[in-house]
Amino acid sequence: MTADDKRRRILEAAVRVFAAQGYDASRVGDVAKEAGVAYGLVYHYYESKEAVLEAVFREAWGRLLAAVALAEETGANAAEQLELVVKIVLRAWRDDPDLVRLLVREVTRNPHIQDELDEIGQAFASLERMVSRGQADGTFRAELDPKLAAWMLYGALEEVLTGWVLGQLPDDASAVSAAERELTATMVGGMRT
Amino acid sequence: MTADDKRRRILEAAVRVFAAQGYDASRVGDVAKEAGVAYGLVYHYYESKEAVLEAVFREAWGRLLAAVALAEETGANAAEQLELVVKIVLRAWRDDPDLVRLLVREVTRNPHIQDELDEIGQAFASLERMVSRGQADGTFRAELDPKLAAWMLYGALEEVLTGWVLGQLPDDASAVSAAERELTATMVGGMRT
Amino acid sequence: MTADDKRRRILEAAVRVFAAQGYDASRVGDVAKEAGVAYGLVYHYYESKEAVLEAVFREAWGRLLAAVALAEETGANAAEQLELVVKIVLRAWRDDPDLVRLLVREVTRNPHIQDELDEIGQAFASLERMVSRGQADGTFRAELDPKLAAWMLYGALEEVLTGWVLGQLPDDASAVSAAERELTATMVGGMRT
Amino acid sequence: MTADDKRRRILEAAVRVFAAQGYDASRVGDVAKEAGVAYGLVYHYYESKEAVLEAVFREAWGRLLAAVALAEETGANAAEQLELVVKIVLRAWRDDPDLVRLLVREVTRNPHIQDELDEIGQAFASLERMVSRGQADGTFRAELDPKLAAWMLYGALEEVLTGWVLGQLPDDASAVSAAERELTATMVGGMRT
DNA sequence: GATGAATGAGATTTCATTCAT
DNA sequence: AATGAATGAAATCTCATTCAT
Repeated sequence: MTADDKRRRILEAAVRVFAAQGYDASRVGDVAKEAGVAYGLVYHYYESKEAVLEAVFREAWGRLLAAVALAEETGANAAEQLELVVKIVLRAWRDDPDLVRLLVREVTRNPHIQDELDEIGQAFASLERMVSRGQADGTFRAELDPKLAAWMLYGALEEVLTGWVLGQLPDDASAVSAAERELTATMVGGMRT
Repeated sequence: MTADDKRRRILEAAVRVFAAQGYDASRVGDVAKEAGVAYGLVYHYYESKEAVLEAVFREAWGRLLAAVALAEETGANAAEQLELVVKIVLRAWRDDPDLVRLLVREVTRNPHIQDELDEIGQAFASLERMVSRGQADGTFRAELDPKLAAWMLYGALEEVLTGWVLGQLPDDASAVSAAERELTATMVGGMRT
Repeated sequence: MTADDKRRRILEAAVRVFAAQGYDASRVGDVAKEAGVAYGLVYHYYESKEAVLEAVFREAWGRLLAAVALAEETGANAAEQLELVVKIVLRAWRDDPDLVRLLVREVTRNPHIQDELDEIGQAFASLERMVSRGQADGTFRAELDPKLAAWMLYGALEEVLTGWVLGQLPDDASAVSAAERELTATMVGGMRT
Repeated sequence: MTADDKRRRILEAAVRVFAAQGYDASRVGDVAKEAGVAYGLVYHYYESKEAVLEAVFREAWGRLLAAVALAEETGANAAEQLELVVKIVLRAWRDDPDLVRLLVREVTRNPHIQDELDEIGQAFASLERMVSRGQADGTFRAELDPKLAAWMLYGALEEVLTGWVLGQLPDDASAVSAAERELTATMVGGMRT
């Protein structure tokens, strides 16, 4: 096994452990045990417990950002682009629920994480651009503030994920595709002229 | 100063401290110092640090719930009721931003809290009833799941508050009223047939 | 027992433990156990392990400084003043060998301790003044640099203490008074014209 | 580069690192990095971190001891021999201040080291013999204990070095030769009848 | 010989909670 | 009711040493 494999194993173990117990309640030793490595190795690869969390965030948001950027390139028009974003985000839950659970739980709680991650800002900027484009071509209401719209959309998305995370909303396959449809219909529909 | 005054001062200090530093990072001593009382007095009035958080939640949600219930009684129809809820929640920010900051950061994230507070569930149930009523009278789309709609609405609201909390969205008086209008237009509008 | 008693007991325990094992090899728990208090109480009174060492130094040097200042006032002439200093320092060994052992072992090793303790500088300045005075009245050689002389005297004193600390020099009562005589005869004698 | 070169580079790096940070605060990795070799290589050549310190001492004292032995052979009489020793020790500072800094800081303080290094004892024995010889030929006071005299001399010397190490005493060329003269005048002069 | 990843015991420090006054 | 000293379990982090390659 290469050294980078170990680094990756630690990161993936951290996602599982932090997701299951929350960041604060997780001990570094839990992460090491879950990764199947010695305690000290976590500190060989990462400066501190918080640096592990940051690395998780950085990568997760990196992936999400790539997906959103793809949506921005691929989508024919603003509405379709936003629809793609909704799909991408909601399907992330299906693909890696632990990671989503972690992001949902901790991002809001660690304010200084946010300062360091401009990937978050870039994702929001991308959403804003989509809304603006929709206003330019007359699809969306002109008086809507694109920044506010981006935050509302993100909030609705995140809360549906939270509902799934907390087991308060059904998250079987059909519920997930229904949520996709209804989120698009409501949020994108609500922006239309 | 009466005993109840001290109890209240501790509670209000806790709101400020938890809001500023987050619950986990706050020490009991910080709360005591902020309240201007002796360390041990916090334990005289509350069982534990977590009991303080719980008391804060209970009271805050109580107030919010009362407001939502009032909206349900007062509003002429579903759309108007939801509009009132949006107003109430967003204005809570203006009235007590620290409390809102605390709720936003901790409520959906602290699993322990949720078990004990079915008030949260009641607020969501109230929102659900409003959506259902709107579907019954043909205002809202029939295929919309009321529960999902309630979560989306709450998420959009919460995220706008978060934007204000983090200083990422403008929160002057005119921005707040614009947000009120646009949130209603988008979310309630998006639910319409 | 008053709170300050406990603080003092911790300080005195620290002197014994640091003297016996050396600062680096001593654990905070050893100090607590020696003082007969709980682990955390050390941190109730002192910021850190190093702060304890600093407090010991500050007090010990304070006492020494006071003694040297007294010698400066009391002594009839420069030679007599220096003789008094030799006596004071060597007798500190008899009175509190652990404290002397600690000072001898650690002062040179913790360079940044020295920055914080200008008491050390004051003691040296006092010695310098004595030498200068002796030069002024023709007792000591004029070409001797008073600062250098102060350092030489201190070094010879400290080394005799070290010999005692390490058990390499005899330290029974008669050896101690012989050392007093010979140190004075050699060092003060060596400065004379 | 030969294997012995590497061994030597590690030793010289250790002198610099231990001198700069102190032995306890120095990490094995610091020494390896300073030497420009791999972490593990330090352990290839030396049993442990302490073995490195020991090797440094052994060599340094070996050199010093040789110099003192030379002084004992070369010097015409006791006073001249001691004068030579003073010169040798003080000039070691000019030649390798890091090494001197390290010896000054650690040698008399690390109890473990002393047991293993009887070279230290030999150097002191050599000084004692010189003093005794001086007493035998009537140069030095008969009542002076040769062992105590050796320790005093060493202490005065060491302290002047310490003053230079700490930057508290001037150590330019003229100050160094003045110190040589004055140390001899005071210490050796003080022993005379 | 040379490398640096891997190990884990052990240290400091934190802080919720208890308790004597 | 009110105080704040006292407790000690539990966490993070360090780093000398080992070992596979």
